[in-house]
Amino acid sequence: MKNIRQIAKLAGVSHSTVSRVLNGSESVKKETRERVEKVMAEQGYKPNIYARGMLGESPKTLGVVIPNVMDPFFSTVISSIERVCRSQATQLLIAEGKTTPDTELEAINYLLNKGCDRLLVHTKALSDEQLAVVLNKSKEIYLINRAHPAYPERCSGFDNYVGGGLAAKALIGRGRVSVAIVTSSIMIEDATDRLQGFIDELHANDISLSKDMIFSAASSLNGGTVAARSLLTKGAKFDAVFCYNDIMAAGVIQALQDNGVNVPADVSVVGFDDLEIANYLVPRLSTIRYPVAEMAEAMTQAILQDLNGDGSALASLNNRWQPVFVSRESH
Amino acid sequence: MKNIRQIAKLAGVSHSTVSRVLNGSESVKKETRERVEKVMAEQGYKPNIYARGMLGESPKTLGVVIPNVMDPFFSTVISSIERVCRSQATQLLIAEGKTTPDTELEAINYLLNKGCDRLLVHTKALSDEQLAVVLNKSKEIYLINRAHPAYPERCSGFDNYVGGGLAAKALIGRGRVSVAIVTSSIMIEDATDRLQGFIDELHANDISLSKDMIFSAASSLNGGTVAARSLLTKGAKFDAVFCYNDIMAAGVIQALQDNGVNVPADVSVVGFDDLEIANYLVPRLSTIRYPVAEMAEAMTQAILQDLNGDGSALASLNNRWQPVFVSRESH
DNA sequence: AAATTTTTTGAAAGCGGTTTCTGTCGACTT
DNA sequence: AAGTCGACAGAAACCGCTTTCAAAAAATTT
Repeated sequence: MKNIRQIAKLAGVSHSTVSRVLNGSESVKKETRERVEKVMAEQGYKPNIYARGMLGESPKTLGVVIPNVMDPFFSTVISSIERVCRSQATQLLIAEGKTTPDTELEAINYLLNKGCDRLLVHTKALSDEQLAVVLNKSKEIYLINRAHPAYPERCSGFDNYVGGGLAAKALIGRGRVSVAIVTSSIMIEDATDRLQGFIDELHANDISLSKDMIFSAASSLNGGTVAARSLLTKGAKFDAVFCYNDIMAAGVIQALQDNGVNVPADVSVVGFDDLEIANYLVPRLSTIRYPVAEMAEAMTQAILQDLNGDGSALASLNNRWQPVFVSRESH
Repeated sequence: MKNIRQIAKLAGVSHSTVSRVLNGSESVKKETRERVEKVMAEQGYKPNIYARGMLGESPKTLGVVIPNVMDPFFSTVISSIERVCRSQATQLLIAEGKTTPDTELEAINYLLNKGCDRLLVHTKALSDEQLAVVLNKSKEIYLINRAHPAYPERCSGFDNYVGGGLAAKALIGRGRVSVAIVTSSIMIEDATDRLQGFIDELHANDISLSKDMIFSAASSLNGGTVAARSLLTKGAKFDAVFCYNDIMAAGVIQALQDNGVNVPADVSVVGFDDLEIANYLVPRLSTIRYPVAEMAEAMTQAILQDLNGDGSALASLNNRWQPVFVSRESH
């Protein structure tokens, strides 16, 4: 790539003049400007952004690590963050963490090396211990949708336990007593909390749940289908299914209906997250609302404020968001 | 922000030594290293990424303008691009173009100013004329999912017309003869092409379609519902609905089933795009596959190859991708 | 035509790092 | 104890650009 001095030489001017042309300074004679512009166009010259960035204040950068971009849950997060960043003239860098500890770590380091001022990490695979190491080393890292016991002030979490309880209440409210659970085979904190809240609420109402009514599968549409099938082949009686998330619920509903089970007449189904697809399903899915968009927005706001000197913002951050039951047709 | 020389002074060494510590050079005595590291930690020092970037080859950057990040169709595009970029050590910058000419232009300029080497733009709002101006001015801009007549070599498009025809064929194959259309009220090229292909195929089979069987609404779940309702209240006889996309199709199916119309027994529904939600619906949606992921991947590959000197890549790019009918349960 | 003002241009410093090249210092060899 | 060597630290140049300051050129005034 050519530099400014070579352009200057070709145009027969000094490099300062080229710089002035570049920056639209008034004090360049029109014909000189045109000559320089012609040379720049011919040579396909583009000023080096790093050299430029070195002068003056460099723009702030926020890095985001997210399991993957395609998942509707996560793209909601990104969308919120993007909006806030743009409104605050903050550069946004995104890296996918996939769902393994290694790739998540790699993504974090990648962004750190890019010089991000802050990192907002949505991790699924890293353990609390691994995270502690990272969080301790780099003070600019924050966690979203996860509560790390040792760093509450750098986390924004959601009360999955209460959410599980709400789901149970809704089912009980419909008079359901034979309940099955379809959960993710990756038992991260989210999943266990939801489950525990659900089960505790059941017990509080003197409803028992045997371990063999809990079915694990991949946290995907197909996972839901698979789990529901094994539930059916098992031959157990059940009149309600609580699912780990809306995606799995979609799979469950499909499998049930494919097998002539009517939802919600025969069996109630409740999901979790309240993704947009909850509205698309037939019947529309009753679910627990996880306010990801708001959470991401609030946290990004706070981080950027903090980055710009307002230290109080993060302190007053809500780090235990509460779920809401969204009643639709499936329960 | 502190710079390397101030750190050096505080640590009582020269700035070159600090640089060596930064880069993990072997030739720094352990105790010196530790002293420097301590000072760096205390001062919260972070090396200036621009100063660093100025040395050596600066990494390539690809900018992407996309209507919005949340829409499953677009997030599929981003996911593909992200994967390719990471594998080629290329920096990816994303900006949302929303869906107005102004914001799309703004996003393009934003990325251009960031020094992106190439831009991949998914535009919905800009007219061919507006695009021509931009494309002519900045040679590094490419279009995805759009065919600009004047710049075929910088576009990758999809054959919506043929897609519409496939949908018609599928419906005809089921013996459907009274067809309704639910389309987007924003009649961009995509929409008109699909419609035209569909209608032409109908005519080729001596099936007529009166203008008042075409219903326009917002390209959303709710839009689909609204359109289907007005279709029903109209009281017209119909045994098939061709929808602009899968999202609208989901709304249509809901509205039909809410009103006691069975899909596909009474009415066939065909969507367009083959998003993941097509699988989630009950019945699973028959649709036209739009290979966005592959298209985005291929185009990104070609652009990056070109950026790295292999000029032939772009030339051999497929810029007219073909649709495939995906037969599921709704038709 | 000379003096003065205004434009326009060029030289040089500096942004914050990396890297090469020198030089110092202590340890080891003989 | 002198000579040699290796480990380490510092000085200085450089990356590509912006910007200030001063000088040259052009335009204007007297």
